[in-house]
Amino acid sequence: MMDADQTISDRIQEKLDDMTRAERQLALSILENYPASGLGPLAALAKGANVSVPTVARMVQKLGYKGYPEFQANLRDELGAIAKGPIAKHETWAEAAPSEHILNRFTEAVIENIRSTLAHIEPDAFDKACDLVADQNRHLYIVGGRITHTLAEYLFLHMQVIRPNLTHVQSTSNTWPHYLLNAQDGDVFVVFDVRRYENNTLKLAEMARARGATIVLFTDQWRSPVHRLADISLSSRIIVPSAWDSAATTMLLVESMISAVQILNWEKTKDRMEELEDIFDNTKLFRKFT
Amino acid sequence: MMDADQTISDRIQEKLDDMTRAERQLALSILENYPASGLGPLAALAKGANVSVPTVARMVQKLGYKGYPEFQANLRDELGAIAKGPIAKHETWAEAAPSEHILNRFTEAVIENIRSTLAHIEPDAFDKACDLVADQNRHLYIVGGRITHTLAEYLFLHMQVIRPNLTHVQSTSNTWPHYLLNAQDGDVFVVFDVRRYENNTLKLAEMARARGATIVLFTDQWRSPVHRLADISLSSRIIVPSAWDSAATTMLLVESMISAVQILNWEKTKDRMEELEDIFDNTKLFRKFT
DNA sequence: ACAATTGTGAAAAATTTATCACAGCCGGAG
DNA sequence: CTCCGGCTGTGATAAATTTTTCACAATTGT
Repeated sequence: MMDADQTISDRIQEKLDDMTRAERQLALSILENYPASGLGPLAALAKGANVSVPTVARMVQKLGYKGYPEFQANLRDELGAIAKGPIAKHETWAEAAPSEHILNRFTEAVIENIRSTLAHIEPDAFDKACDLVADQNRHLYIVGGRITHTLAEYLFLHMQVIRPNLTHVQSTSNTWPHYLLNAQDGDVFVVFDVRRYENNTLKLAEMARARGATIVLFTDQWRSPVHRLADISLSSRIIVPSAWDSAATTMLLVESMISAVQILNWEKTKDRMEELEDIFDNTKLFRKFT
Repeated sequence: MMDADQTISDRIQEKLDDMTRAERQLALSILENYPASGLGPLAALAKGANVSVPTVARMVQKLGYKGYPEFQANLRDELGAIAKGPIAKHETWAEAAPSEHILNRFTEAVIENIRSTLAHIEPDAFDKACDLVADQNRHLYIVGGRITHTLAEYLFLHMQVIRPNLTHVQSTSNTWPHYLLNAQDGDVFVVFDVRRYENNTLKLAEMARARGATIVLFTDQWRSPVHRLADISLSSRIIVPSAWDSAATTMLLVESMISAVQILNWEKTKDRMEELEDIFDNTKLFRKFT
């Protein structure tokens, strides 16, 4: 009947596919902080998952327990069993995998990158960069290279919703000189240039600079040559156990910037976002649920 | 008043000397199977320690708690904190900035996302996904949506170097049905679909499935509806203090996959990479030195 | 529009907690 | 040896909390 060797976590994950929205919401909430959240009162669990009390009661029974207390008892037993085994510390990230697994090694490197990047960053510079990017009076150019244009576009896509008056430039394309014709004093260039620094990007930055534009640079720890032209440089550590460099940390900075700019521009943005919602509704581009 | 950094275990051990017989008996029983035994009903704890109910009630109050429920609540909190591990405890990441600074709050959220994602991922599924993506006999289609096409392209750009026989499809474009004409049994679709799941992406996945293709899905913790069609789903936690969701964790998985596939295909890739180097040299796209 | 899912509010049932008074026990002091 | 004082268990009970269940309304997807 009930598989004894199976943890409640396993059992929940297994049924995750057959669950309805509220149930899944609840299930994920339980797994989120496992097993602590399941050991409190039923009502607290429901509240934490933003689900109604009956939903919890119903699901517990669907999972095969006579009632919530029985469910808790099993969780406690499980907990007791764990404690006796190896120490439950997070030695590895993906616990089911050995620590030499690429997932764990890679993750460890990324965490280290983040730590190091954040330790060296100047919050003032970051804030200034955000102010510049948020300023709707300045035209915003976002520039990426061969690989980094994906980051540039990620920033561009979000900025497009937050503010008007911006352009995405791909420095590897041969059309970029056209964009520069319109650049003027006071405009802002957000430039991405990481290892394997690109000549085109440098040239573009030089010309932008010559036209009196302000340059915000996302680069790596060794810094693109563009940094000499940049008013603000934000560098990330990008080392991972791979033949390639990691963009994950730069992505984190970019997303933080998006969030910060969003907040700075919230009043102006609100309407734009609502309009966007309407358009999405009309085009049925997105699904509402499940 | 109450030392916050002290675990209940510490606190009990500290007072162990000043305790009476029954209390000590109870205390040792709690520590015996810590913290599981303390999370059950009071009566069960009393029975387990061979002491009376009032003894437990009395001691809990002596330890400084208003009542048994409060004691339990603290135990649960402690348990939750342990599970998060040492890295998540970081007070501030950018030390020069206050902990309320967006950089710190954002980073903390991303770290938590990474932790939670890695804790729930199935390494076997990940490995299988990498094998599929590395298999050069299968045509590889990489599919992204409105925002996620940047991730898709990031994967595509790297895969392009590592292996031949692949296509980048943007599900929001209206040209994707053309690509499907060529899809056949055994081909692999890597699909990106995160919150604000897109109808086009779902349709595309359905058709791919109908044509006998294998689907690897990158999604969020709530899972795109595509996951029912997918052979392998890799879900990331994407919650950050922002109006938007975070792609940083998904990026980490993608980069791990790139690294893993790179290793699997190293023999075959080596030549391709050298060729690429030559081309880059000839086009002088990159700078040799700073 | 229909069927399934979920939330609301409430009430009843069950369990758990907190106390109390009292009796028994134990060790040590006299 | 006896008495004393503190500790502990018993059994009972009241209070508080928690669980369980209901009927019905609201929501949402098909």
